Amino acid sequence: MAAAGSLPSPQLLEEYSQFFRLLSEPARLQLLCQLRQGPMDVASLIAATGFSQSHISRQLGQLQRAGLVCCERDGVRTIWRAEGGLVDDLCALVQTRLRQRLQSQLAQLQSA
Amino acid sequence: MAAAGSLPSPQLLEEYSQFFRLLSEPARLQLLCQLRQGPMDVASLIAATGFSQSHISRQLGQLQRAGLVCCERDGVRTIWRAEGGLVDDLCALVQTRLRQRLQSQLAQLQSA
DNA sequence: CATCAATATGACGATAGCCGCATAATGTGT
DNA sequence: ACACATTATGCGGCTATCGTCATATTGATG
Repeated sequence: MAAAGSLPSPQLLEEYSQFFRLLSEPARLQLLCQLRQGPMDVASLIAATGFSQSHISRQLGQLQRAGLVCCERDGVRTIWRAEGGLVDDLCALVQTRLRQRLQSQLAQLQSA
Repeated sequence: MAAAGSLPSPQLLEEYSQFFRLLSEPARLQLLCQLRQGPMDVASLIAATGFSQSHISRQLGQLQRAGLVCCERDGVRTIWRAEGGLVDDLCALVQTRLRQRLQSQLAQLQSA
């Protein structure tokens, strides 16, 4: 017996997809991880990632609309901060999975 | 003190992204959820989703390469099955997040 | 109010991925 | 071995998104 939950509605499916799509772009994920290290202003993000200012601004905008990131003003600068540990949790789960797969592939090779 | 983990390497970042990209397509997510209900052959998936055979075949191929899905042959048909509960866990986390956001937005409206 | 730094946004070329059609490849049962 | 059902894949149109340049907007400060 493997069947458990019911099928998500099309709307929910779409929301899931949109959320995962946010994380499917290395640039955005990198910005998120960078901000998980601590709040930073845009200049620091440019220095840390090498992305253009406009690119960073767009990506932060998307992350902000999704509530993954928020900002506060500090004088003339905008300080960005990652919100919540959701992404860490997701990445941790995925990392565990990646590790398991590599280990099983390794076992395959060794037994063959 | 918010900083905790270290920055993922570019390679790991890329792997995360690729994994999330798999889930960023409603069609793939739908196929996965459909298979979470129980193993099915391709004809059933066509009937359940309305996608073309070639499309389903491609998507299942991608999911299989990622280890999210596996297949076994039953005579002339191929029975596909979702592997592991990782995706359920990820979706559960995301759903919790979506709910929290909607609730806080609701609270905003009520207090205003 | 004027100026200037910081950030957001419009426009656009380039690229990647979806999706179906037609067809090839594969494996099964007689 | 042949005919057939099932699945995989080359091809092409389409759309969405990325990433950059140039420009607009915003907000702080003299």
